[in-house]
Amino acid sequence: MVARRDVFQAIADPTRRAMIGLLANKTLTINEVAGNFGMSQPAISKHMHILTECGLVVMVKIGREKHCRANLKGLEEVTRWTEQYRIFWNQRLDALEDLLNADND
Amino acid sequence: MVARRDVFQAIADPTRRAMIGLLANKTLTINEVAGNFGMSQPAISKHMHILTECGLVVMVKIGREKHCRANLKGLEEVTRWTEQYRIFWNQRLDALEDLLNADND
DNA sequence: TGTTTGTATAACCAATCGGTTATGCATTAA
DNA sequence: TTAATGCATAACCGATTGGTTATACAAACA
Repeated sequence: MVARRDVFQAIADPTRRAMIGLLANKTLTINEVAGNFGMSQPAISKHMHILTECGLVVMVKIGREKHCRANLKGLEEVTRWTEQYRIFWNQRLDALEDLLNADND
Repeated sequence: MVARRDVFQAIADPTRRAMIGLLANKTLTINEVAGNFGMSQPAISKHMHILTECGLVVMVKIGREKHCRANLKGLEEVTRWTEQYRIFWNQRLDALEDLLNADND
């Protein structure tokens, strides 16, 4: 009953992708993260919550501060999904071209 | 003013990811695609519209049929984004562990 | 011709999203 | 002890999402 949020959905938002970029090799507090975006602290907190729900960010509370760091193992799932289609990337879509030709006769 | 839909958002939906899987190496009509999912034809059409908007699916109209095929070059953008973080995947998050230890003293 | 088929579109719906402001609460500083 | 700080939560908001049913329309079939 974990109901963990989906990684694909988590990275669908550009703000959250930017947060991942920020925290990939730096540990920042919530406020320090917020300093990089032009939105309110609660908005930042919500994005960070989504990122922690799917494990892409880990937070450690120290006193009143929360120190955040990306934990990008979860991106492996995305890469695995996209990589299975790499063999199709440069495909010429001949079947579709045949259909186009069939359309012209 | 293209307002092309974002690939990250397009693949955020599991139904659309399944459609990509279906059409990666097969050309199917809209109705044939619909046959693989337990939802109405308009719902399928809308998903397919989103996939074509961002170029992940190409459609050729032949008579009253629309033949669809995945065009997965667009997934390269996703792989490029995830791959830049591969070096962090097996990182031990030492900085965070240090913080944890600092918390315990 | 009239009917069926393949698909799109409109109108609608509840749920979710991404933001806001206001407020509460625990921790630190004065 | 009191004030300030770091963050979360609640309540709200408009826009978007993902689905529905009803309908329209062009193409194919009878």
